[in-house]
Amino acid sequence: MVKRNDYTMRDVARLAGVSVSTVSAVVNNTGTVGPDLTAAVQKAIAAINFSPNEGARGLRTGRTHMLGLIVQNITNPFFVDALRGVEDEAIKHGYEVLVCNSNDRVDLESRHLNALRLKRVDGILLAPTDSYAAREILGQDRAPLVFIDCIPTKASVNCVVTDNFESCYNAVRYLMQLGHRKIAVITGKLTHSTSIDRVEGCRKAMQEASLSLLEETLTQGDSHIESGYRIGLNLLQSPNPPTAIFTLNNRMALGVLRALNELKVPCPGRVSVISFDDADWTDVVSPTLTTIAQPTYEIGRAGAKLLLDLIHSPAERALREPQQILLKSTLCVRGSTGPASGGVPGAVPSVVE
Amino acid sequence: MVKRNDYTMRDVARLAGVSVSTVSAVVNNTGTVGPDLTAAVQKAIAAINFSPNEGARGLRTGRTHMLGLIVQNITNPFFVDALRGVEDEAIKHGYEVLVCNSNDRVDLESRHLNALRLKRVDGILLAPTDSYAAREILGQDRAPLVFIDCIPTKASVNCVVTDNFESCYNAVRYLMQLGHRKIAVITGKLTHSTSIDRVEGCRKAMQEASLSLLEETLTQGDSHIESGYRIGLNLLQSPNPPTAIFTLNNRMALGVLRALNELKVPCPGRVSVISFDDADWTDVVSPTLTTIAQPTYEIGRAGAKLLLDLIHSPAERALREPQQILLKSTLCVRGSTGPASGGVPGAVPSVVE
DNA sequence: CTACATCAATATAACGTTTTGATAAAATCA
DNA sequence: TGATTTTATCAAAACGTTATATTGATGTAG
Repeated sequence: MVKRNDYTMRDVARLAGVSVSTVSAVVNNTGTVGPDLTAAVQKAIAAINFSPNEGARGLRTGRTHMLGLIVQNITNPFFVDALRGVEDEAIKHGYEVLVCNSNDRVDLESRHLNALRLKRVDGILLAPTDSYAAREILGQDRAPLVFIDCIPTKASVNCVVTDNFESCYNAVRYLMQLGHRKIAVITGKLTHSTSIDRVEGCRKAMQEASLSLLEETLTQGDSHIESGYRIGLNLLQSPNPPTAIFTLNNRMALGVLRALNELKVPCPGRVSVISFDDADWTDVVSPTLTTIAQPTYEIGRAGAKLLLDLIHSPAERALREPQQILLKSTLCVRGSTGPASGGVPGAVPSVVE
Repeated sequence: MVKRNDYTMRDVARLAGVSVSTVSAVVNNTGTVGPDLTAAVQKAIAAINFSPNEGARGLRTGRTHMLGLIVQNITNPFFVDALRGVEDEAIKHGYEVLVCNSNDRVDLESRHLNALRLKRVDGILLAPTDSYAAREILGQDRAPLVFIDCIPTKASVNCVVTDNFESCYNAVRYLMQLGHRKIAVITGKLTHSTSIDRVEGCRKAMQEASLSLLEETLTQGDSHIESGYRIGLNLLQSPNPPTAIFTLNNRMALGVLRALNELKVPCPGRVSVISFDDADWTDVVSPTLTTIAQPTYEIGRAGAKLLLDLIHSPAERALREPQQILLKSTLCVRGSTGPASGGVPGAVPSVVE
């Protein structure tokens, strides 16, 4: 008997001596079935261990109870945390989540988008790989869509993101308080709205201090460890190295640390390092790393929540303006940042909001 | 027009002036449709941007083209890598994967198991949270099931796992070559087959060297950072501390390193540390960490492959004995292991197979 | 005692596909 | 030419649910 357990409502009905409609009514407990029949049906269900076919149900009701989540790169712990948030919220409402990894490739992303459409998921959470490319998927009519982390350029969409601009503005001001004047910034791909906003935050802080030298020390990476390593080596070995390096994501910070250790450059003695994104190794690495912690889990949770809202109130959705949720980050000061050589020391707070 | 794009084959048929069956034949290109009608149908499909409803298709064919993946804890990068392997293999065969995080809770695990059953996924990949509890789900008839990483006790099942026994046997022998005699082992939960096998591997190596003192220095953690930290503190502060600590997973190693740094215990000067599981921070932490790297991605990939095999040949499956795939690990020697104080130095290979 | 709600249960028609068997037209053969 | 096969198309019946309309049965009001 290798055969799958594919009992149907018909089997239950036969066994309980009732009609299929009655079984359905019991399963969905509509409350319209008498107590005796209800009992009989439940007994029959238990007897053959029946479970309703969600696919068939979905065909009839138009709801699949599935959410799609497409992330740039599941290798990044940021997205794993977000995934946890999404899943917790989804489960709470009886949804399952289809996880897709676009691996930083826009072609894979749209392939996944298409697969999710075939599957008729009830809604989609998307962390797009390219903010420009993402604009094009906007017009198409598909399931409700919520962007997380990264958003399409110049478009008003439902989304949940960190306040990237302000976070970076504050971080750079913190570095300047420590006396740093030559601050190098390693960005992620500038096709990500996150990178763009973060750079703008840095720029504003610099400009306010009449330091417009940002341009020469701004280098574009690709958010991966390797690029952080490569750029880190370059910066540290340059004739006139920066006194502080700001990496705009956690993977690249790992690369910079690698370069730092390899060249045995004292940190924060000769150069300070600060990074966007916290991680669980930040207090074990040498030196311990000062970071800007995003509310990663919350981004996922809030995103799923917003999406489920949209799903459950399609009427309002049409009317309402897209909702943009902006979350705050936290500056976690650790060992990798210190006064610039010859700079103003100043008090170093341990954790600043 | 907020309405979802829910064109059906009927719409396509009407538009192309053919029957629904013909449309279906074109979509599944059975090759039985003449060139002129094929063209007409394709044109119609493109015109209204039709996409077939996979749910309805699944209802008819009995195949949902979905795989379920249940992992112990998605927070552990090990499972993320496995997930990547699963997804890559799944996509290649036109499957999507439903990811479930049981969060180390056996009740959540079975809840997910049930949800996957409702969804009628074509197969399930399971990294069970408890090897004893996992035995109970064995009898039930559900979709084809493949275990990864961790398996039910005393049961012959389809699975893909690392050769935990041998890996640990070799690791302990390596430590003993360095002159270590007092080796502490921090295990994961002993309800995991992985932990059990790993401990046995250690035990055998110790016994061969007539060192049966393992018992006193064997401590059970729970695979999380915090437990590694706590146990690490205890071990390092004990009156007669070990000269080497072997953590049986990567999260706990992070905890031990934290304890090490906090107490400023020189490593590998006074104590060597080695850990199961590699991670991307192992060469950035201080000291760089010697590890046993599992073929994480491959575990997922091979698991998915085996599962798809089972799905596509249900006839053979009934006959064939369950298939157990055992993968080898790699010892990555880094900075955290060195000769025991007063021990035999010996040559330290950089990477041993 | 008829007429009319109320209620529990059911028969039936969807939902969007695939598949089987039927049909007509075209091609092959004797 | 007439019989037979092949080919291209289609109509209709599933698949397992839910939703709507219908049926009796029971109770209530006039």
